[in-house]
Amino acid sequence: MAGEDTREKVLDAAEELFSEHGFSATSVRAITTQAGVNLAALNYHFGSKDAVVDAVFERRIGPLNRERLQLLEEVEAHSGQEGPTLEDVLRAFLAPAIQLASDPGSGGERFMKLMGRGHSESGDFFSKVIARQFAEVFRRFSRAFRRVLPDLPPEEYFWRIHFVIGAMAHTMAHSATLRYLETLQSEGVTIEGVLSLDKVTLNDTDAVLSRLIRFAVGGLQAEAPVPVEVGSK
Amino acid sequence: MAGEDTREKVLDAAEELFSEHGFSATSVRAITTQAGVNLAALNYHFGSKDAVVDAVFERRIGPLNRERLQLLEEVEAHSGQEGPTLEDVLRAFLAPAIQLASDPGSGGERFMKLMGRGHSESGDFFSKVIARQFAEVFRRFSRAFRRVLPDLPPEEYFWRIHFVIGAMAHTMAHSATLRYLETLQSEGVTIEGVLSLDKVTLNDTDAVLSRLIRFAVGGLQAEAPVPVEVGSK
DNA sequence: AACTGTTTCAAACGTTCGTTTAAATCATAC
DNA sequence: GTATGATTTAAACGAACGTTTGAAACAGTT
Repeated sequence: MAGEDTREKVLDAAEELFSEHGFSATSVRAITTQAGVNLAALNYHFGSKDAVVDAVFERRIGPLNRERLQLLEEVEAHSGQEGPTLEDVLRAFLAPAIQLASDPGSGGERFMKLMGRGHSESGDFFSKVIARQFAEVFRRFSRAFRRVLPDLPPEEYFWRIHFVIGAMAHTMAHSATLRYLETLQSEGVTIEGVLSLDKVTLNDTDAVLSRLIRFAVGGLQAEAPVPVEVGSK
Repeated sequence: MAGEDTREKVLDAAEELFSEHGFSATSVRAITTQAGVNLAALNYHFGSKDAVVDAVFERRIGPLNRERLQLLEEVEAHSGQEGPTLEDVLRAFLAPAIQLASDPGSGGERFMKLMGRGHSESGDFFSKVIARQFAEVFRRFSRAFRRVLPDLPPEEYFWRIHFVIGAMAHTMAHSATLRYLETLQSEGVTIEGVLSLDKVTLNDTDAVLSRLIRFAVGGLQAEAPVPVEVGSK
């Protein structure tokens, strides 16, 4: 069916433009022009611009979360009865998202930026489209994380997972680009070591991933605070 | 001068609407209506909508960064010759940003969400407006962090600061609201402990700050990797 | 070859956008 | 109280927005 081509072309163009300029700053005309299709094709195939936003995410999130769950099952199966390590669980959660960047053919880098954008832009979108897609991932990884972090108070646990997601989202949104470096350098700011970084280092996805995991392990395993009385509810 | 009132009213309204819906999704008419001023007042006082975006940030960033630098000077002055601790430096950097939420009178909570948005939306904006304002903070804290993390390889150091900023930005953008909780609960996702959190806990700024600091200390102090040869440049 | 359902296309729809205009209003000084 | 500069106001501007339309082009079937 010829319609499939048009749909894909629209989604590719929308994904790129959304990641570059945001959702509301990207016009339907810009999408269809970049896709090389007629203006009306977007409404014909998707119904509305909002539906395109949903479709862009749903095209990528499904495979991404399926990979996360599969990796988690693998490390749980291949670990003995003592269960997987914290690093194993973290890697299963973070690797599929970060490693998308290493496959530019699938538009992964664009989508990484887009996911980071989705985390902070459009609260409506996140709660409706994403939450539904992420419900099972939340459930499964929540159990896995609690098993490897048994001594962490529940509240502390919640917040630390929150911080890990923040570090991940920020990395997804920015690390693929060299914005930080460019910004700092253009301002003449010199941070020891930073200026000696080259693009190879910055675009090495595996290195970024292992650094993020190492950081998250350290943060999650930090000494738990003494429990504070909060009025037993 | 009566014009000052109008300027402030426009900035207040713009700050709230930008934080709620993003920059390009907020119209000039929505801003001036919420501000209770005439439509043309915005262009009369600021020249353009883009100039309002700049002004909204500049009104808050200056005091915020001044407080950061002052706190850093204080902990450096009051610590002996062994210098401040990592937690001291982290607190000086993170506290002014996170604690803005505890002063709703100054519109701090709105601005926290806005800052988180600014970190991920509008790359142009960040590199131009923010970078200029943050240059000195970057410089000063870079030196302080390197002093308390002397054994960290420069590249690792760069990335870990990056992750800390991500955790901070994500917290700024989302933690003031209960979006995560609401989302999870509305989806029926049950994470042990999470459902027992109440609003008091979630809105306790000091608790969030200390949790973030504890997480960041753990992440930053995680064991450094063995140096990898990357082609000496 | 005629028919049927799908997809493409140029054109136009009504709305909203950011901005501008010129007159009206206000504050202040003379 | 009248002149002057700053501010506010209602109205309108052209441009861009998302969407709709109806005809043309295409595919596949009979």
